[in-house]
Amino acid sequence: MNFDSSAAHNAGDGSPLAYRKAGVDCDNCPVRAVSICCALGPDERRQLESIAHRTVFNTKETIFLEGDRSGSFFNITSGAVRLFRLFRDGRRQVLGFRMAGDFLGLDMGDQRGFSAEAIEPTTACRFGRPQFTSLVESKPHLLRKLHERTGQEIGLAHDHMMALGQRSARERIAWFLLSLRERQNKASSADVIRLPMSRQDIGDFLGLTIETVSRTLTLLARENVISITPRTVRLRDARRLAKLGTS
Amino acid sequence: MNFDSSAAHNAGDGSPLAYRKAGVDCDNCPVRAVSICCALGPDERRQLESIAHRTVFNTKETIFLEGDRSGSFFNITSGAVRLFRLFRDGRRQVLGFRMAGDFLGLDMGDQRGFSAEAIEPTTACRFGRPQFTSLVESKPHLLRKLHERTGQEIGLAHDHMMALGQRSARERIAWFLLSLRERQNKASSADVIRLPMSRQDIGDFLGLTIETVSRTLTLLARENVISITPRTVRLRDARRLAKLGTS
DNA sequence: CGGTTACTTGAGATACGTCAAAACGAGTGG
DNA sequence: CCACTCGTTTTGACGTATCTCAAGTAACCG
Repeated sequence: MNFDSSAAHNAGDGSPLAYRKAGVDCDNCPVRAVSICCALGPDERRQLESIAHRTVFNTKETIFLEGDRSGSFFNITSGAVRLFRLFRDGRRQVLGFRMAGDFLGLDMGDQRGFSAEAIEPTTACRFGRPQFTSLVESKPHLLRKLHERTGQEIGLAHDHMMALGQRSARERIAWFLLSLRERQNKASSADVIRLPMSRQDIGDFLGLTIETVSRTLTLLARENVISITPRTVRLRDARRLAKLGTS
Repeated sequence: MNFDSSAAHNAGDGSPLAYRKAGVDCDNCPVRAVSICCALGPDERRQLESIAHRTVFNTKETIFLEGDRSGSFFNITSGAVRLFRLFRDGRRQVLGFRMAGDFLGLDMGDQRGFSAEAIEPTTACRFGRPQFTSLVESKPHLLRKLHERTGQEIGLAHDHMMALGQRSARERIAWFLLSLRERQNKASSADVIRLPMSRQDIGDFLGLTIETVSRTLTLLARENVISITPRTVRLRDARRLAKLGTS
């Protein structure tokens, strides 16, 4: 939540290059400009960097498991991560995908509410809980920024619920592709969408089977709405997709 | 999020009766003990009460609409509320139900991300945004409590997504009934569950049609798992229901 | 190049949706 | 107290989107 009306805290940053010189682990993160760090001034940022550990995860490597004690927080700097929960019988719901610039650990308490795995080689800045906690407690800016992020996360969850509860398979796929595109090309609207996740991941995210995902994609391709290449999709008729995928 | 390990802030409250004497609008709220207010000491609480306006909503009355400017926050003191979003074509997803003790307005920014309507006569404490904001900014306890609540809300959303994405109609209904029971009888496990919402609301919450909801309920009744009376359900075989509704 | 995993495609089954009508409950007026 | 109406809930018959099972093809990697 963002308790004052000025949501645009992001302004007032100096050039991103200005922070390159700090001699810490988490240096040269290319995404710092879009991360939580942008809530901070230069010296505060240096403080944050001083407690950051650069971490690397391989494909399929577990970042944390549901039920684990939440001992650290992560700011993803490259790659992609899937968040999920399992039923006892093996069914899996993918709760979301997180990429460069996203923060892991916003969600409350002492225990992780879900598991996280890298779906491709991923780098992140890790913050130990005690250090991060005490930093946050002393920096209202940062707390507010995190709170704002948490609010955005609820918004994402709501979008997801709309898709799962009300949309057809076609519509879900369209929505999924469009929201991926939006995240990947923040500014431009380039028409090539990278799909770092498998069909199974997409299915478990959208509440569909892998077969339905595949079928729906090839159908859209037959209709010249998209074209499919391994691990990417190219948008051919964005308007038509939007007609399906927008509320 | 709860940045320190001591989640149990709720302790250390004096007797709930101690706060009855303050001569303000939002007096004698029976649920104050479970509300955000319990993050505060007596004097802080009095401060909070001094900016609260007791508000009443009739059945079907709109509390706020998606897209509205978020001009206030609510702490529900009795009754029940549905939160929902609409598609352009009229489809509706109910995002959740909120009852006594729940807080409305946790979700971020300047604009409401969804609509809220009373589903039965409802009372709430309303807080104007400016007053509430400035109070929160000066009370780290309160901010932390709100943050914690927001985290819980994400947890609820995840449970909901599990249900929508992975469960059958039967399982969704079972989960729904069980989670309602849990909320209503925090302590005891009385077996009578009140359903203030209509079948349509339940359907739109669970991503099912009204007919499927009805059929599934009557089926469970035929199997002596529950028995149905207007606006209530009685649990006859909680164990069997739990087998369906638990992850 | 062979083995493995991911993806696609097909045919058939089913859970749930749709459409339509009947039963029920609550409120109103005679 | 009964009859009437209106909205909600239940029930039925039928259609279909999606799932399941199974096989085939393509991509990846040593």
